[in-house]
Amino acid sequence: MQNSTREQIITAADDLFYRQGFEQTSFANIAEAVGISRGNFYYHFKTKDEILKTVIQRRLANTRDMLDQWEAESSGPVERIRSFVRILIGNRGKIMRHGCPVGTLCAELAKLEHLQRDAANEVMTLFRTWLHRQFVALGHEADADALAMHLLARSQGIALVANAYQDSSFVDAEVEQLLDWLDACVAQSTHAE
Amino acid sequence: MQNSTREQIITAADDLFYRQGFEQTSFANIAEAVGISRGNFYYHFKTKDEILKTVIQRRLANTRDMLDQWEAESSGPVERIRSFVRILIGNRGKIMRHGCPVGTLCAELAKLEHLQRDAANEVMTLFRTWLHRQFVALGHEADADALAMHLLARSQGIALVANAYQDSSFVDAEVEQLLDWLDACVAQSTHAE
DNA sequence: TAAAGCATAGGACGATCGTCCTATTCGGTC
DNA sequence: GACCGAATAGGACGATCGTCCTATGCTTTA
Repeated sequence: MQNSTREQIITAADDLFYRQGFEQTSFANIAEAVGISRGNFYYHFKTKDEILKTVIQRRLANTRDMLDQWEAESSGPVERIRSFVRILIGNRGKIMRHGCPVGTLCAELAKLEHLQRDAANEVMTLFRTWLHRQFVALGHEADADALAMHLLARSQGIALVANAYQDSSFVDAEVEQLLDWLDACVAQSTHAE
Repeated sequence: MQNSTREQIITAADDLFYRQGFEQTSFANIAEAVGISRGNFYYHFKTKDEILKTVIQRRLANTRDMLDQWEAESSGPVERIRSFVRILIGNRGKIMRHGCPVGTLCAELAKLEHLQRDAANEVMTLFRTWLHRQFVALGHEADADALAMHLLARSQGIALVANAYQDSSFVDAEVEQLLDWLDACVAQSTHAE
């Protein structure tokens, strides 16, 4: 059931919500993208809230998988945090075109005061708590959450400005600074021991 | 003609675009906020593009005034840049509720691929070039634009995350870090002489 | 083959959108 | 007091929105 209609709808909605925004994407858009009628769409999802909730759940699951994979692949917390920073490089093109999928959805749902706002924030919280854990493993028990929030904010700012100016060299320069900042964090933690 | 209907419309639209977003704000919303009929509204602004363009022009003018005032009031570039950073403190409440007015509009119009996207970006560019000038005055001729962009991105990131989590202590902590970063910039430039 | 249920198509519905048109009112001028 | 342009009100318009209903296939099961 990988290519079931329901899965196709979720995939198309996920993509359109990212590229056009949630409010700007209509049932007709999604149905057209999948190649089905609006009536059939309604058979699978009764309300727009429901499809949004499902898309967010998928993003949560995908994010958890990605973070788990980094946890399994990378040898230590420093390399794991570097994996996070390097999303900005790997998704450079998409980010310049449409911004960060996490940040833009949170910002839009906040402005709409939408019911699913907290659910969208949870995707960001997934990164927040994961980063928190990595900084704790790095020896920053006391300020682990502050460091995680700092890194989140830096990434979001880079994505937003890169999206506005469509500037890829800016992303590269900022990522390098972030990696330097991370090295300084490591040095500070080993120094404190 | 300070309180003319046209001025009232622009003020109401500016506020509603900020709080609800551009796309989510209808002519009816603005007309109701001003207390006039939709027909009268159309007498002053023929299209939604036109009202958006006017609102952005007002924001550009207001931003220029603010930057000019900082230029006149503050004694040197460091204190001027500090004024920029402190917007995050002064507008803490509004930013937590609705995000940064500059960044959220740029992000929304980018996602809509709206005609006025470049105009919205210009507000951000106003800060960018102003900050650029301050960093040049600080002795950072070579990397003035990179520093300006860095500061822009940091501010935008702080605003976005603060908006998502409605966390004011996070804003305070990050602003303090920004001011430290600025001091380090000053030290580096005086050291290089 | 008949029955049953899932999946799909197509359109109707009320509401709201941006836009536009037409009266009507108001304020100042000969 | 007649006149005229600016300002305002109210509603009509086509389109699109989310939602919902119904009829028609398609597939499986007895």
